[in-house]
Amino acid sequence: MPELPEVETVCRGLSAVMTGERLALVQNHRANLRIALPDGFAARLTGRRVQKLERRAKYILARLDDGLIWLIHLGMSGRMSILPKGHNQPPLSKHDHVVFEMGSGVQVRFNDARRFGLMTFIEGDPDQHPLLKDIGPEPLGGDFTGPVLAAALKGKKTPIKSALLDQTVVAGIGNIYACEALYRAAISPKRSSHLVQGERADKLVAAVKDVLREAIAVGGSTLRDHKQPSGELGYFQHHFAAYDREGGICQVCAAAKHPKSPLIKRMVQAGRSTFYCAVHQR
DNA sequence: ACGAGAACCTGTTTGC
DNA sequence: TGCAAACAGGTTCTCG
Repeated sequence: MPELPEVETVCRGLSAVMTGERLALVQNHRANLRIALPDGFAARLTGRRVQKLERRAKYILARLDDGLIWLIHLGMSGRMSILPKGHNQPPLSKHDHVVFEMGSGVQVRFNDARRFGLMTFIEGDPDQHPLLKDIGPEPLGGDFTGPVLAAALKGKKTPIKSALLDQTVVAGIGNIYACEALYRAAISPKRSSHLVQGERADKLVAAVKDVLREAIAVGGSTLRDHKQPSGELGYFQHHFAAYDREGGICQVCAAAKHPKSPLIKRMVQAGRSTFYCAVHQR
């Protein structure tokens, strides 16, 4: 489900109720997520105070007061929900795999129907952890520039759409924002990666940053699973120009008064749907 | 070494 | 209506 903007939204939501709070009670109702929960998962978290929550790529890292890092990935369908303090908590639903009770009385539930998500612990430097060590630059950071992207794409023959999904090229982009960024940058998703250099790379970097910032500002995109931890939906799906808009008119071409008024097309690349305009994306 | 495709798992939508 | 196939925001393994 979640790409960078959705994970960022979840991270901020959790941060509001977890930062500085103690994990008073942790219960896991199902241990076989994508990676089995580590031995003693609940026991190692219980009693710990959460010092800080941060996002890296599509991961959430929670720093605990004993130095341990609690690593969370939401996979495709993972969701965190916050239930305010109260005695009328709704019953656990089928895929509520882990429940966290904070010292404040607030409850946080991790729900993940498809179980592609994971939770584990990192001891020591998170940048050296196998799940994180090969991940590329954060797209919203100063390290992600046109020349940096161009260098990462040099010699790559895979289509640029697939390269954007490659977390070693750039962190946090998934299927929605890869489509949207290419659409905005007017680059064909089929274009061979090594041909995205110079000005094209600059343009793509700018498009990636813009679309991610805009999406974060409205709480990410809700297609089916994503909710902000508060329960509120994301709203960026209303701003999609390409993703999930097969057959819709291309607004870029319409604005340019293109005589053919082209429609958004859908194709499959590396097993994932790509939505694009075959006219203005070259 | 690289890239494409399958696999992981469940739920929902689409098509015959 | 009913059932099967296709599809879904991700990652990782296998195979050619």
